Amino acid sequence: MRYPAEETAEKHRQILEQASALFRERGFSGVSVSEIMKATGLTHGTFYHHFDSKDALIAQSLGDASGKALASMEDAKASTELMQQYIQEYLTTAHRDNCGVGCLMSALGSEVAREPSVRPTFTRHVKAMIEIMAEPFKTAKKRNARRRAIHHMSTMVGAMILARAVDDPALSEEILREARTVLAD
Amino acid sequence: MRYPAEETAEKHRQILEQASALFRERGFSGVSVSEIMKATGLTHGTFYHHFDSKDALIAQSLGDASGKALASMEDAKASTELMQQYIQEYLTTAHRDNCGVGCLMSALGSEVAREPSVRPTFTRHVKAMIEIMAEPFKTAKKRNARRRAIHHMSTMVGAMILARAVDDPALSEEILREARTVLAD
DNA sequence: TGTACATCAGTGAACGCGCGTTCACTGATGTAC
DNA sequence: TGTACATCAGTGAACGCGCGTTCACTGATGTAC
Repeated sequence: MRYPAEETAEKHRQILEQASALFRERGFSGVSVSEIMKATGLTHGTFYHHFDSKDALIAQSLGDASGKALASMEDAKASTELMQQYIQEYLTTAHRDNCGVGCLMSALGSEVAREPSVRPTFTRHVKAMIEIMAEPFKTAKKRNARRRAIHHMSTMVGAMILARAVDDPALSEEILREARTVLAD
Repeated sequence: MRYPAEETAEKHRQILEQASALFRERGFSGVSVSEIMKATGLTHGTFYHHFDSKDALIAQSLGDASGKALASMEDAKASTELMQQYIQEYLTTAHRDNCGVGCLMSALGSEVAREPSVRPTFTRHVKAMIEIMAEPFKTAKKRNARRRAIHHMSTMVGAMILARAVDDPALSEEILREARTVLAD
């Protein structure tokens, strides 16, 4: 049966939200359309009334999550202290253990290279993140702001991926701790 | 029909080799048993005469590739110059575009976190790589050799994953170039 | 404001497809005597 | 050294399963008059 337009839009938003969390947790190919719809509280059949295909959902959910992530960094952009706080919180076990609500680049980076349809959106996200992370260096008039931003981002993403992949809690925490120390200016 | 033991062992080696390249190129779940066997020049049916399951192949091929990678770094372990050369060559478009024969951590890192069966083997690889990369710092009597090794590795892995994910050649090359500059001591 | 009809989100069965895995069969290799 | 038999790598058809996607159907919502 038909539903109020407002409810439909809300369901649409919920699908995007569940999808972006599940994709970050288990990867694009590790989550089925049925699972996403179940998490939203619907059956799989209605999925195609909201999105053209799973690929279209992947692209849209990545765009959605990127927008939210960038918006949440507006404050850090203008403050060396807040940026440093963001970096230190990024490299924690809390972030490591909750990739569903965490950084897109560390959660999906290596899968994106193999999914042509999301590469443009992901590229825009990386570009925006570099610009945001470079901003505090620019306002502090440090040289090579972009280089510093790229260095910080690479180290954060690499350390998080290794910390998540590794089986040994002591090693995992060591990786995060040493990365925090290195990036603490 | 039955085949000479030597031929069988050779086929076994070839399966491992093809698998470790294909897994690095397209991920564990992105490659089917049939594809691996076809790449080896055999049909899929005979796969189970060589390995118990796809999971067993994944574990063994990762162990095999890890052993080869570590062995190839014996020289760099003892020389600051060779280690620096390894790092500079790691961060090139040649490595970026040939992940099948490249670094295991940047190719499979994020998928390993979701594949419990390979985490122990991967963890051993990461530990060994940290020790190898720390060695030149130790012999040069620099402080915090392990920290420096973890920092270098994280930056290399993160930069490579971002450089591969990104759609824009100029940005991809910028990421590699800046990471090279930062890690050139 | 009321009536008549088109719209469309939701449901769950069904589709085709590729996957990992199993199977019966073949015939040269390896082994026991 | 020769014979008889067990072993087992290879083949390709077949299995069950879960996936993305389609479908006919339902009935309240939205719209035209």
